[in-house]
Amino acid sequence: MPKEGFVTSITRQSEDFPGWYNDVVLKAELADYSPVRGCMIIRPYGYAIWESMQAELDGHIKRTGHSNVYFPLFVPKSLLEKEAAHVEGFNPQVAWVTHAGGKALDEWLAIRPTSEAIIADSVKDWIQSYRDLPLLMNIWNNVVRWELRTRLFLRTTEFLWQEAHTFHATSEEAEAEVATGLDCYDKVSEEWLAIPVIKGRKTDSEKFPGADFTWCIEAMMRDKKALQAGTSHMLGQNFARAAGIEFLDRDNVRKHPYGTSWGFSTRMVGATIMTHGDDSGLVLPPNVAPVQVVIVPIFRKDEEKAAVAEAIDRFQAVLASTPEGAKVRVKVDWRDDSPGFKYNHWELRGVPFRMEIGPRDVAAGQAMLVKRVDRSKEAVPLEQLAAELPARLRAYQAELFDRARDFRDANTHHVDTYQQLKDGLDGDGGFFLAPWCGGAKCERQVNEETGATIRCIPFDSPAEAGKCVVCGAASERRVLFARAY
RNA sequence: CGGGGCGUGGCGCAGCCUGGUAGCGCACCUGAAUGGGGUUCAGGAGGCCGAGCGUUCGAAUCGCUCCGCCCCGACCA
Repeated sequence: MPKEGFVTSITRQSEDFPGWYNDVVLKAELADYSPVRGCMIIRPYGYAIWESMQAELDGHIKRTGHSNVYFPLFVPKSLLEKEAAHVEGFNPQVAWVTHAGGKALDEWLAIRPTSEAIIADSVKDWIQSYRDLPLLMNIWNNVVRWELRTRLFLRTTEFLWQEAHTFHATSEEAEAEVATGLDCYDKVSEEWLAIPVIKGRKTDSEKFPGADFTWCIEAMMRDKKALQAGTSHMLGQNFARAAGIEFLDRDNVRKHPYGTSWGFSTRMVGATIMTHGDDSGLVLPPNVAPVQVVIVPIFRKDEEKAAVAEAIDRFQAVLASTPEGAKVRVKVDWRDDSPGFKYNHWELRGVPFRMEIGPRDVAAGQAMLVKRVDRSKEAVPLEQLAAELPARLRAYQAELFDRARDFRDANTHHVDTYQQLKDGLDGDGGFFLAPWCGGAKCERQVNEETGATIRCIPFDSPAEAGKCVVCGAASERRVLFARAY
């Protein structure tokens, strides 16, 4: 329980969710503010979490046939401006380099807000024939978007991400690729981060500037607000046409290839925090937890310390004797602090399991095993624990996912009138599935009057005749309304 | 850009009204005891009081100007 008077005490979620989030990020030492407004410093513990999801996603990207590449940080102004909708969408957020080498530049350089423009220009010479397609690339990089309001991990001026960029001979192939990208995100979110997501399509007003359409995954945070967790865009021929990319197809006709792009960012670290965390701090899914099991030795005298150390060594040796067990990330906390201090320290950092081993446990050949998520405590024989630990971590991972999914489902409601929607948003909040006519005007009205947006048109939303909650016109299916980050 | 608030050791704050050589809690270092839910005690290190100008014998404190940050609004994925 958080106590007052300690530097590491954190705001309660129920009291002030954004305050809780900030406390956790700073006090669990995930990140820090930087001298540059809106930018963040990612500290070792936070970067380790990012690296874990990065490695997992990179595996999915490579298995689906994409190769990692690199393109420059700077985008010449003329290139960024080639695709009309793209410039219009990004211009307000672009940071420009106007001087270099002590002189004003002839042509300004944008610090990439995303790389569609420079990639489209660069690959036009690589694509001559349908045989050069598909071209499947991915970049891990940093981008800069000048934001008015920033939040650590969730929206920072500079952020780290991955952007996949692909080119295809046909529209059908490109559309299948949009699905491939979204599927990678779905898997990483649900299987690695234990964050249940809703897959769907963005409305036209929410789609990527320069895209024909955008697909996304949306997740519910513990304050019941929505967070866009990844987007996959069908770029059609827009960028290819703007950059003059052409290939000669089988039928001997010159055509523009179809493009896609999809991105997943450090925002997902924030999503992980806000999906699982509680009043004691982080609750990390074992897959991403830099430390999966922390061992807290308890002793008074030197003899006791030696006996405890020996028991820990033996436990670790047994654990390391199986391939699965050897991969478990264990940390033994020998620091000269009280056990209680260490419990709080590691709970704040979200370590899934804590093992307490003291003289009484050594005598009984056991350890006290405490689960972070519910603080349940259990005495387990050491040998048995070493054998079971990998399975227990898997079960813990599944438990977090189920818990998050149940929470989301319990806070997702069907509403049929505008009044119900407003009452719901102003009441307990959550996700609201409601009929919508498809009109941008009704969409805007809801946003202006309630602050909620259409998060997506869920793929699993069945065909259902209804009346738009705003204008009453015919609706074919329900869409997802929520207040969002 | 409009409204409100705040800048004092790493963090959180007091001191300012009523000028007089900077203090507290946490964190940090040393030592001893302690150790199963934030452990004590003792000793210690650390501050151009956001910046500049002014008033004054003397400014963290009073005045003016500037800079920065936070919250709300506006804007924005």
